[in-house]
Amino acid sequence: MKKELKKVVQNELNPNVSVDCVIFGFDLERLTVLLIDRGGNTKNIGPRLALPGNLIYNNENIDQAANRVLEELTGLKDIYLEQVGAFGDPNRICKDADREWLQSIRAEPEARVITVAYYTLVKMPDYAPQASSFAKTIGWASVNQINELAFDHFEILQAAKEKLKQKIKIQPIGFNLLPEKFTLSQLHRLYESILEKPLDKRNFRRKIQKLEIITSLKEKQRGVPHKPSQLFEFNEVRYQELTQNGFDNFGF
Amino acid sequence: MKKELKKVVQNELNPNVSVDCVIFGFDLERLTVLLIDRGGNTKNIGPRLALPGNLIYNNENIDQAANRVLEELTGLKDIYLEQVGAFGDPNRICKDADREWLQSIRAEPEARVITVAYYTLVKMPDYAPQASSFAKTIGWASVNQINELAFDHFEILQAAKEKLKQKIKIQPIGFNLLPEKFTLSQLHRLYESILEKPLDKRNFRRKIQKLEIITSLKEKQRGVPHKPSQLFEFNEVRYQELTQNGFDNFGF
DNA sequence: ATTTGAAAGTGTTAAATTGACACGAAGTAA
DNA sequence: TTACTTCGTGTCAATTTAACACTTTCAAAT
Repeated sequence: MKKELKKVVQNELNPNVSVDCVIFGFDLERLTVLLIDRGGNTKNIGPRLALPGNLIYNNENIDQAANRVLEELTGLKDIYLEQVGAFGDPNRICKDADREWLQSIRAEPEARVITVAYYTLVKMPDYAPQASSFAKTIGWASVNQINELAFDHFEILQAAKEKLKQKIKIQPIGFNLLPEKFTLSQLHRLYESILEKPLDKRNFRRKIQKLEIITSLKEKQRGVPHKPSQLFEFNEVRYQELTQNGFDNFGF
Repeated sequence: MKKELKKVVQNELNPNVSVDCVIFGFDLERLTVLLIDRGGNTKNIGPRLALPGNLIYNNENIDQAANRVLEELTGLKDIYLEQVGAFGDPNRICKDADREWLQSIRAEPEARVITVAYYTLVKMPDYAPQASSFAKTIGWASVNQINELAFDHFEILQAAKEKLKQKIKIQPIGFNLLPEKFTLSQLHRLYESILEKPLDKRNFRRKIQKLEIITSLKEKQRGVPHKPSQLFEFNEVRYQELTQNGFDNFGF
């Protein structure tokens, strides 16, 4: 058994633990996810598209790492973030972004990496993706048009979708995917996209309105070639009141 | 930045990643959890009681590690197991069990350890805890009498309880905590323990029976100083049939 | 033998929730 | 003015939920 000394340097990347982010968006039609294109050079193994992610530093906790990766990538802070879980086969290979660095400190380019996956919900108008140090190209993809991803990222994406599906049945987190002002139809389509099944329009509206967590604005949609829709906003204050009074049935 | 070479030895413990198990049981009165006593020697920091856990090997995946720890501890295989998530502050200290080993290979006894927590459900008659290489003492504790645990284990326990609570609202996993033959009252108390709220007896029984996933045996309870209860067993086959036909409403 | 104690088992009703279902209204574009 | 598109709205039957109390059956004690 090898027993070389390896000092833990605090502000160094930990070569064994990474964070991957499933960043969900909603283009008002479909649920989307932010993917990076790792490029097509021959050194890559498997599909080009991958979830954004990176190794964690030894002096940050896992949630911080997820927020950091997210901010580095999107510039957004304080956005809705939920852990999906830990993933990691022994044969999982390390990220391209860190491959060179890893090679410089270890004998093998393929390391045992555990990744902790998170999913996050962003309002698309708040963020237009652009290339970064992470990836040559980056962009939104429609979630259910994705068939494969690099590493075990497809599996992670499926797990994240499932978590989101379960969560939205219990808590009204969908508003994190919509602009501040939205229509009931948009909310309706959002729920259908996430739950992957049709919901009756009138029943949906009845149910949402009874929750008393959205406020009707005096404003209407403009410039649409049909009857303009009433705009609403999420009533955060009211929602807090309700949950603090033990009300927890926001279910679908 | 230090860049010493560190070869990844496959069948060696990974000093950065551990698995902790929240092993739930049910003593027919309360929900219980298996804890180890780390002993009272002065080298220990914080509370004596902790969740069982251990570092993972580089050549096993995380689920395998959890099953291994579980089998080493209880001798049980193939029991219900669900991931809670990854935990790990930068200042988290490593396990006693491995402290000496860790000290032998690294400069600092306190390492950055990420732990992946699991919860499992065991039928108590199947397992009577006994001391092992893990711990001097080991035993069941009533879940809601626990106020503190070593490391961040209390936080993990709370998260596991919450996951279990959510899960049992959706899937009939409670049977994993009961003996093969059980009474409706026992099942009733189990649900109340997990959900931490009273459930009306008659409504509970009606609801369970309508699910058609328990079978009434011809046998009754014996030797009790009151009217003996009908015994039931979980109908695994029927349950599979229902789920495969898309039925998914086992909710509470 | 009788009594006592303790949990088992059982049904109804009112209220709330769900699911199914169709058409007039309000805007833009041609 | 017409055509097109989406918005917005109510009822009814079926199902589900919540609240509620008394009799039965056994063992143990007297």
